[in-house]
Amino acid sequence: MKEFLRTKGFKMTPQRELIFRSFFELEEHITVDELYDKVRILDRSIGYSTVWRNLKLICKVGLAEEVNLGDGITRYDRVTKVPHGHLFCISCKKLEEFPVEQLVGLLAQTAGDKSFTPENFKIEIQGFCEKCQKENANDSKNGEDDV
Amino acid sequence: MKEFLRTKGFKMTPQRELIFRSFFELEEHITVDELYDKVRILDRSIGYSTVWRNLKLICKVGLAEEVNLGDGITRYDRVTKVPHGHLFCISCKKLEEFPVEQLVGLLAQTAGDKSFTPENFKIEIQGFCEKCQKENANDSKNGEDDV
DNA sequence: TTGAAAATGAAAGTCGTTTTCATTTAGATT
DNA sequence: AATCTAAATGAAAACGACTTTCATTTTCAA
Ligand SMILES: [Mn+2]
Ligand SMILES: [Mn+2]
Ligand SMILES: [Zn+2]
Ligand SMILES: [Zn+2]
Repeated sequence: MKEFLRTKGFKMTPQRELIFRSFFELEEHITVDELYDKVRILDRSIGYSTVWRNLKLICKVGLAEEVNLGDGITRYDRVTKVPHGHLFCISCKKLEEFPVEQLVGLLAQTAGDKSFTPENFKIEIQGFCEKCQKENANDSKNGEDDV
Repeated sequence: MKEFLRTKGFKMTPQRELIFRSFFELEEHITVDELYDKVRILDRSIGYSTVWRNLKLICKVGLAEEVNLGDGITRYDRVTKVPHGHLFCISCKKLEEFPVEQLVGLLAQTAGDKSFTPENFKIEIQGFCEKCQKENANDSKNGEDDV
């Protein structure tokens, strides 16, 4: 890793090492705050902006991508070999992935038809996971009306 | 329109009338700022928050939807009969639409497989429109390197 | 006409993100 | 090992889109 970064002109530091390590051993779709909390456990002196900058760096060198689900919070997603879409539960914010290779094929064609050069495909399904679906059903049996 | 709103418990006002009218006769995917600028031409006294609130209202009554392309700016998109995806040019921010009925079918199935109740499908292709693609090609002939 | 509820405009508040700046550090070069 | 320069860091402030607050005005049903 250190070597990989050096070839790209970046230096290694204890903070960076910790942040990278934590990011890659963690579950996906982490937010800056979440990673900040995690690294702070191991190094109380680390700064928020350092965490933020290093997540940006991880993206810049192509190891992750920002994901925006529309709730105003940026998540960082490790890049994977196979493209995937997201199932995002509006209620509990759970995020599941699913493969989208075929779909991306169709989309690439659509883009081509319009002379558009695609860089990135975003395929998301927002809704309710099984658990939240049931809970919502219960809630609406009681009262749920405020404007 | 006035009648439609009344049945939902909302009142009509001159500002609201102007905002609604402007929104519906305008091209799609407008931002709050853009609509604010537009209505201000006809009524200098109208407030930003009034425009914002009325765009929210248009969404609440089901006539538009918020669209989030990941650039941090919310756009408002009239709801259409047929579901559509977006081609979003990273460079000039141009937004094109394309039909996605088949894709949504596949996605609905994916959701079902995971006992997920979909509310909304988001299908986006980010990249470069034809024009920007060419310009970018030119740019990279010259210099483009800053970290 | 009247009163309650809704709407408005200005201003302030929120909150995630990004930048600034003084200081420290990495690591390449003597 | 000492030196030097660019990169990195942490704290704080700035940014900016969005949202809320609040005093005032307006709508519209009764
Ligand atoms: Mn993912
Ligand atoms: Mn659209
Ligand atoms: Zn859920
Ligand atoms: Zn373009």
